[in-house]
Amino acid sequence: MPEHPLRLMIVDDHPVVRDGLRGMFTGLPDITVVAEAADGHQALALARSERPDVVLMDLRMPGLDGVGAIERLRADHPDIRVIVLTTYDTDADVSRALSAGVAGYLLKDAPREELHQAVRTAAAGGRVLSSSIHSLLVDRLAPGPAPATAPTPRELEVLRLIAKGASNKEVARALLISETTVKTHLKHVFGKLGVDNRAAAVVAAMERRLI
Amino acid sequence: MPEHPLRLMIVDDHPVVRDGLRGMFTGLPDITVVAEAADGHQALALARSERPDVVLMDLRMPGLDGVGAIERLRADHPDIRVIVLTTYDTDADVSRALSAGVAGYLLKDAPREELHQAVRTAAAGGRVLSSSIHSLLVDRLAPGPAPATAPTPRELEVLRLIAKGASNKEVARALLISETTVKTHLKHVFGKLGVDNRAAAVVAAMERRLI
DNA sequence: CCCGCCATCCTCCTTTCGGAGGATGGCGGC
DNA sequence: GCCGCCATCCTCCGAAAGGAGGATGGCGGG
Repeated sequence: MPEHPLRLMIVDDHPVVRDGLRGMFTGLPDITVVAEAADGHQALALARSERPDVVLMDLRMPGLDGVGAIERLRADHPDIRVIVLTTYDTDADVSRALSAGVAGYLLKDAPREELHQAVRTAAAGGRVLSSSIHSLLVDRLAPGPAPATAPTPRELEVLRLIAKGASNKEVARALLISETTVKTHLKHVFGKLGVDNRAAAVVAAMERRLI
Repeated sequence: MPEHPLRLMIVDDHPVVRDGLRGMFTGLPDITVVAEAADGHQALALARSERPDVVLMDLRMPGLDGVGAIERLRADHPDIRVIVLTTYDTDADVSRALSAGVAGYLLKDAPREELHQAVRTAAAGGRVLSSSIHSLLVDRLAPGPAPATAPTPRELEVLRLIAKGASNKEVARALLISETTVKTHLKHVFGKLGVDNRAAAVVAAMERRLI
């Protein structure tokens, strides 16, 4: 047991969840909750004043969301370890978080002990992943020989309009480009998302939270 | 203050949330948390043995989900008041819950005091809605002169295949019906969802959590 | 017992999609 | 200074999608 307990910050927009997390960490001799933030901006401010060792953060928040907050947090304080604690285990969320340099990615259905251990592991420089996340990553490596390039901003713009029900012609008018250009963008999107029609494309994009 | 405090049951699949909720209600003289369940089945069993006055329940749970649990709960114990406490305020969730006869619908970002008051109001026979839910209902009544009939099971079956990228012909083969029948189902779906093509239809259906 | 809803099928016709293939100019990184 | 990515445009063409309109049988509730 170190003489100075781990300083933990909790970031979640739900008071219920913040309460629950704080409760799970009270009474532990080696971990102290030193701050709670309801969004990314608060988290950044509190990180400066409270100097936590580890941050438990939800990804989905109003205002500055999880990934943005993580990036800025790590830019300001490279020594702070961030554990993402979220309800979702979608593809896009996980990879966004991992590429933002988190020390862990846990689901909110994790039991108390797993959370404690994750915080200790993160503080010690280790990494923690929920088992479901782990299998998701394995799945990604195995059947995914295609690098699956991300659609360009312009392509996403087209896709968003398609999702709203626009025809190619309407997209063309809205974006001030020709209909054939719209088709070209869409064709590229199909390739990148591994689908072959617009309906499947919008579904794939929504599942990956691209639109 | 009544001589017997309100008996409250908490139903949520996330330990963190259960802890948080329990913490929010401990120390109150007029409300006691008598049971916690992690899914609908547990909730039904505990309702029988613990006889709560009010149940706080998440809608999204593994196994028997919120709406199913509410319906069976109210069938077994018509006197129990159910408050839905969820992260989402989507159209379909709200209306499913309301038609299941809940006493309240709150979002998890509700502050502590609002939860307390909601439980008291529900126990007293009242109804409570988050303000965001309220405005959602108002929106529904105002610009929605169309009753917006729900798609039939068969129509949803078609729509799910469409969302996976199937063409009408493929849907026809998969469901052992003719392509024209697929088109007819789709046409009806378009009308019901207020869209005019399949891409928009799958988006609308996903947003309303129909597929 | 009928009426309405559902699922199923049909034809005819127009519009749209999506594929194949190729071309151009701009811009940024190495 | 070149290469790659992006956005833009083009033609040709077949395959779908979608609209209009009508028809049938089954099944359940009032």
